[in-house]
Amino acid sequence: MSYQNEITIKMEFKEAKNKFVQTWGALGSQWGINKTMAQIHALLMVSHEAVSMEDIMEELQISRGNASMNLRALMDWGIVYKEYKAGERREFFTAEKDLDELAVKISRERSKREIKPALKVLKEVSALESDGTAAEKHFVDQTSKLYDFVLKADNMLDKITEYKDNWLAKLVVKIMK
Amino acid sequence: MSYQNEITIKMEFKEAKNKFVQTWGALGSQWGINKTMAQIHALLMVSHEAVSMEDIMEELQISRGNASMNLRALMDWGIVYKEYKAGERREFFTAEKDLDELAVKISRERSKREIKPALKVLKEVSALESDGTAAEKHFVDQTSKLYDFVLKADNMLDKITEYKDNWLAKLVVKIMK
DNA sequence: TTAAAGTTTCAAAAAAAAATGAAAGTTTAT
DNA sequence: ATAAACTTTCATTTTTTTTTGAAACTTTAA
Repeated sequence: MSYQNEITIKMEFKEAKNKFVQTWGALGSQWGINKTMAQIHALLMVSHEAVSMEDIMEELQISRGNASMNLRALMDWGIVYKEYKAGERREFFTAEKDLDELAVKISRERSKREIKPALKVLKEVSALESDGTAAEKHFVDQTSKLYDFVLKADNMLDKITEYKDNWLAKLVVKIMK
Repeated sequence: MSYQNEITIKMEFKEAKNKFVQTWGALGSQWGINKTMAQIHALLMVSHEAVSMEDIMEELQISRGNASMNLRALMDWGIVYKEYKAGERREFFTAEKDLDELAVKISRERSKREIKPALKVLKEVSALESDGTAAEKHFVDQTSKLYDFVLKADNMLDKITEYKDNWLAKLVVKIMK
């Protein structure tokens, strides 16, 4: 294989990797996860080896502070880990690569941060003592239904957590029949 | 019941309603749906009767342009409807209040707008002809797995769409056993 | 213990997203 | 056909979110 071909193939790989990282970043922001956080995660997901902060900064063209804060956030979510290499002072990072595990951790985190607090408020407002007007009756009725619905959805996420292995495949089978 | 009490009760209702609208708005933005869009939706969800644009602007303290654009977006999502009242020139708006139907429409829309395009890219990048290095093998492997996973999740959303009635309750039952 | 190597923090800047509002565009009753 | 009543659009402004980068902090090898 010629040197020229080598170069070409490497560039294709880099392009594919970059396309994936960009896409994952865009998808993340549409779902309320910041772009850089999603991009770092994407990068680590497809990296064979643990990556240093320096390399993350270089590949994504971001500042040290940005890299540091988003790595911290990803570690808080439990989907990125620090790794230490013998004889290396620097820290390296790896992503949780098991997709079932990833889904479990993401649902756990979103439930804790967003759904649980919303449920709390729903419970509060649906407890309004209606004065019997149609408007108030409707309000209490709607928010109660919403509370039940969101609670059920949240419980579903909890259950997913318990399954662990391949819950999605099992679920698809169940849902189809 | 005294006038004072009347006032008090009305204020509690207003407060509860406002709290709900604010919370729904905040939850929306955390999930990548703009605050006003989520707030308008929340307002219509708990409103007994169809609401005019004027009233929406008034209640949420937003401009006409903002109200108009977000109502349009909600109608594009298929979760808010226009209503015409006899002898009224103005247009009124109502939300889809059936929560199963609401979930169906939201999943349909997000799948179409966000997941389907991401799947396309995942398919493309996972089709990379690996040159056999560990790095490239890992890349192809990871992105292929991700493609399968996201596809399965997306199919699940499709299936939910077909169920229509009370899919969530049924699903929770299934998942628990 | 120290200084080199690295990481984190956070105030300020930049970028991105959302909201405004006035002008343009529609619709409808007469 | 017209004008009143209402809605939409979009360039500009505002707000919110994200990013930067330099200073402070931490760790570790010698």
